[in-house]
Amino acid sequence: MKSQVLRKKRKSPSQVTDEKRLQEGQERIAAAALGLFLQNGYHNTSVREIAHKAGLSVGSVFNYFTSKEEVLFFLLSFGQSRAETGFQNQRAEFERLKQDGASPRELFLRAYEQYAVLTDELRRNTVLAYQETKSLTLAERKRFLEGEERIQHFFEDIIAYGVAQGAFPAGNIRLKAHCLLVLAQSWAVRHWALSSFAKLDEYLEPLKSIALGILESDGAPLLDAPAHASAHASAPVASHKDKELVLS
Amino acid sequence: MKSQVLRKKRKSPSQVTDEKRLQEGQERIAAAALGLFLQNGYHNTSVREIAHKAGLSVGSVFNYFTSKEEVLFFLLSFGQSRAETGFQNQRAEFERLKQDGASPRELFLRAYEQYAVLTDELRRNTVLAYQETKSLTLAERKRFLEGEERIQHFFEDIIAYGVAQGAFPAGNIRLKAHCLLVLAQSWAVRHWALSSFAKLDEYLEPLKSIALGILESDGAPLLDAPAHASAHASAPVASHKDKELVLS
DNA sequence: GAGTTTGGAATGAACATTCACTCAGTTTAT
DNA sequence: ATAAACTGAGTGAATGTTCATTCCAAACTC
Repeated sequence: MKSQVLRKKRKSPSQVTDEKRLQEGQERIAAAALGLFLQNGYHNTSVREIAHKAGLSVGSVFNYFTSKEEVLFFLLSFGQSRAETGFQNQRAEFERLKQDGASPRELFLRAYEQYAVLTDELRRNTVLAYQETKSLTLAERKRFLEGEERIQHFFEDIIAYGVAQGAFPAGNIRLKAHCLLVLAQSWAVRHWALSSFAKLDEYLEPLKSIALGILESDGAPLLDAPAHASAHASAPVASHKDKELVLS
Repeated sequence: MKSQVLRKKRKSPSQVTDEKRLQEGQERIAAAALGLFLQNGYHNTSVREIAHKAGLSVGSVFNYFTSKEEVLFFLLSFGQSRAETGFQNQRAEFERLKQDGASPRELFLRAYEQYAVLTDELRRNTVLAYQETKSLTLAERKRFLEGEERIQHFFEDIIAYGVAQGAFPAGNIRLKAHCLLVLAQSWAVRHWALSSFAKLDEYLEPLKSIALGILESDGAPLLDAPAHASAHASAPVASHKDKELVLS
């Protein structure tokens, strides 16, 4: 399959006209698909299976979606827009807290907790996003990544506010926001490695503590190491550059 | 390479017998496959394409691998074993540094930098691991995740050493190691979000600074918030529990 | 050293299967 | 009665894998 970009042809938008019915049907199908996608992967899940699990016929699925891939995109952007609207709804609340003189630290913790909770609720969508973004068409992938960037931007704003208030040290804000997002998402993506935490509740507090550690790290803590060992430290780190070319 | 005893039974008698030739061929094919897998995904890459890019015929590919999936496993475990042997090689070096009185902080920074460099070199393998681990058979996936755990354990040891020396505050060591790994891997996995860093060199210093921030975070920085705002803060974080059931 | 044999490696057409998607006809709701 | 929604066998394209055949370099014969 050389040209997956040109594949899409979108003949008719959708066969179901009733708006409400359309949306409900899409959600029902997508919900069925999400479970199957996560269990067997997108490509190992057939439309037949989706249809069966959703209690429909194959043909009906294509009354609600124009392609199997559209189901995937629906799922990915669903999780994303949930997160975005969640933030949007809190914007007013944040402004009020600011006026009330809430510390940037509080503001941040609140936002971060909200994001963590959202990521937990949408855990399966997040995992799917990591695994199957590749399966989207170029245009859709681009759209999806733009959404991710918007979310990251939200955190950048909060951090920048804290820096401006003198609550956090200056530093690479973009990078910090990136790290915070990644750590929250890792609760979903590398869940197998976090089995010691039964529920999000247990994970949340330590995560917030670590998040603050990130926020409060400045850019220059590396220099105050004892000088006597830096001779050793200047030795180059082991590298496999020669072999790297073969497979990487 | 003793562990290859359990390798899948080879059906066809017409195999490549020469050990050296076999290995070279496997690497050539795998190198071609890696590029295609990353560009189009594992399932959207046909064996024909792999063969073509490797300069071979379709049939020849199956003289070197018994299945397409074996190519994937080869790629994933290749990256992993590189990282593991890299650490193994440094073990002696670390012992020496300890005897020399190097601080835990130095020790950690050195190990972390090495891991970051490795992840950078094997960036494409790392991305592939995130995306396609689920395409492995259960047994192979298990084997792969065990390898990941071993690597995480390596960092846990280093952190524990620092805690024992009183250099880092106590805290959830397992969680911290997890976070450190995830952040290093995010350089590969969410590379699109880090485009402001041209090369690893630029990313490395800020990353190390953040890593130290994580290491030095204790478990109790959340309590010293001003009390007056906690009335607001006690309001529940927005949640979509109702809707969540539909799609998650 | 010219001809012959040999066997591992390469080949790619053929095969069997799977799958996304279509559409002509049927059911359902109003 | 009419339109909207549903159905599922059918279609064609694509895929992983196989295997009968070809290739070729080195070993062997005379």
